[in-house]
Amino acid sequence: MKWKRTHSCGELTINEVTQSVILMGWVDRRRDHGGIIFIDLRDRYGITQVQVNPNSEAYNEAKKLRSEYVVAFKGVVVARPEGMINTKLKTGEIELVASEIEILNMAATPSIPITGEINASEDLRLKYRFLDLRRADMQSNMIIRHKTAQIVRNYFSDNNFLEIETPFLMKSTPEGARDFLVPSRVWRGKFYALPQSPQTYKQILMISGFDRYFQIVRCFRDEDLRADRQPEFTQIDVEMSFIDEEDVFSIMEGLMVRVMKEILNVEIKTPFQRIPYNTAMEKYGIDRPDLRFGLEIHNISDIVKESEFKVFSDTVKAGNIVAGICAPGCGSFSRKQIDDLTAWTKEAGAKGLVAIKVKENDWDSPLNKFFSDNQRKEIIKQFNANDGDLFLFVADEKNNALPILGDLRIKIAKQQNLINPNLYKMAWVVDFPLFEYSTEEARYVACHHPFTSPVPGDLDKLLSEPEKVRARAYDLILNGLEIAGGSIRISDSDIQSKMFKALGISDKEAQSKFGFLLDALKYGAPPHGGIAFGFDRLIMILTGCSSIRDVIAFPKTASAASLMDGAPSDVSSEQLLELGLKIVDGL
RNA sequence: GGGGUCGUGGUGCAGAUGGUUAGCACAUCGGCCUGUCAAGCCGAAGGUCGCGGGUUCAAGUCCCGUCGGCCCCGCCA
Repeated sequence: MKWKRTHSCGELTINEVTQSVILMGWVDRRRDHGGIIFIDLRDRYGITQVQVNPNSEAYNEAKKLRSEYVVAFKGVVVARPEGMINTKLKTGEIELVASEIEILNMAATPSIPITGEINASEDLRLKYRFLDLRRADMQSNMIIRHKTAQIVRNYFSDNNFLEIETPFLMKSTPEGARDFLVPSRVWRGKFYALPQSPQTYKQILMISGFDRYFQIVRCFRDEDLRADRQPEFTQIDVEMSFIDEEDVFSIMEGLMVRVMKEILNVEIKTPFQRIPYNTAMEKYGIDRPDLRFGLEIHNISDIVKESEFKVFSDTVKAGNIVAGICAPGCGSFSRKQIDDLTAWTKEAGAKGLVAIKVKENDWDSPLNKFFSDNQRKEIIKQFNANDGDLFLFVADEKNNALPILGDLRIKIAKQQNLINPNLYKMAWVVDFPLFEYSTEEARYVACHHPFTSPVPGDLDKLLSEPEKVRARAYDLILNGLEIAGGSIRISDSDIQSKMFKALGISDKEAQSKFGFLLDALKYGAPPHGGIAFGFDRLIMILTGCSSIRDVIAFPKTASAASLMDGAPSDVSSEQLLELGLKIVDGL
């Protein structure tokens, strides 16, 4: 490399005209006119057009340039002639007239296009990630990710939080997701686990008096992947002492306001809406409702209980529910459209779907005769339905009907374009149940995690009626995605022991798995609680991506493989031997 | 573990009902060309149709299996 770079490819403007500069970058495009050659030189800051004239010393070398060659140009910045300004480029008012050139490296023809829109298939993008990451939109995603991380760090630091690192090699925990295990060479036959989250460590830090902690930290869960789930992902992990829910909410709301303002220039109002878990389920059929549109679910069980329509009345009398949504303007749906919706609903597990059109402030349906005038009017009133709307009712067990209606609500909203993509609707979902029953494990499991504090008033039901115990847990939701979740923790070792008991974890097991935490809780644990943000999901929303793979530099495929480097891979028998491991086939 | 979908020159795609030289665009290479910015014009090269098996006189096309990408269910405290 003969020279020192003086400017990036994104910064030269009309102000630098007549200056002699040196640019370095990649050949984005070349346009060889036989005489004059134009090179679009690219780096992460932008693109600058370089002009090489036949009388230039650089000309013969410039002839050899191809896509993605790495090259340095020395030259003079000139204003582009009248009518030649490229408004699409930041640097479009000027160009560099090259006097000298140094080809820093040649490049094989790229296997995926780097310029223009993405049209390469994702497996190729992942295999050639080094090329994919050169593309402008991926560079932009990484920049937004970086900026957000900086905002987070500054925000927490400004608010007296300390970033403290916690181990990646930790003890395997019995609760929650499947652990990634790491065999120990020193302790042959024993294993570390990669953290599913730094949960226990951050609680220990509170007990140690660190008061306010945060960390932007990698977490690992060995579960199957999704568009928004990777086996390793990043959390903004937060924990605070001497606080209650409201303190966590206001700190986090402050962070979200700052991130949304600085990254998207969107003003977010605080405090965020609070939605009890039960309300969310009843109105939206899901614990992370998309609040950008209405279409709420209404329970009409009480109204239809005494109707002549057996499907509804019998359902209610059997202790189940009839509920539905009112799809605005969908009264014009054809028979086929309604049949398709019905088929979809059955596919989702419902017994059926009852569709009723609204016309002239009454129902327009063969089912009219089964309902009294009052019942029909009452339902129209409850939904505030208008002419041309379409009721969609499901009669089923509550736990079945509501989620299906929740899915239907989203489906209709998408189909009818009811979702404003420029809206950012955040809310706290609160009052989660502490437990849910796992039929698979035949025991109660923690909805959040086993360190979540029960609501004090429900403590007496912990062992007698666990399903009725509420948790001091909360989720932050944004546009139908859960972006953060947390709780006030148990800071009393007796309650923590009871919690393990309720979860069917024996004293012995609790002691062996979490003894250190139970122990620590006895040595003066402050009241504490916290939250963890899904950092990747947050970046996904901020960048408008539909997969977290696009906001992670080196992600895994749906089958948890890295196509670029070929992980996971076989290891040598020596490596296995050293760890005391043996691969058993056919299990 | 289950379901859906895709796999055709380097890349993105087209190839009804099986039928003989597998087509298009972009990229690549060569030629022409001094103001383009998705440069243009002319020409060339480039394909075991993911892999394996089967049906058939004949398979990119039909069947079975398998591998891989993506989406979803289960799973993800």
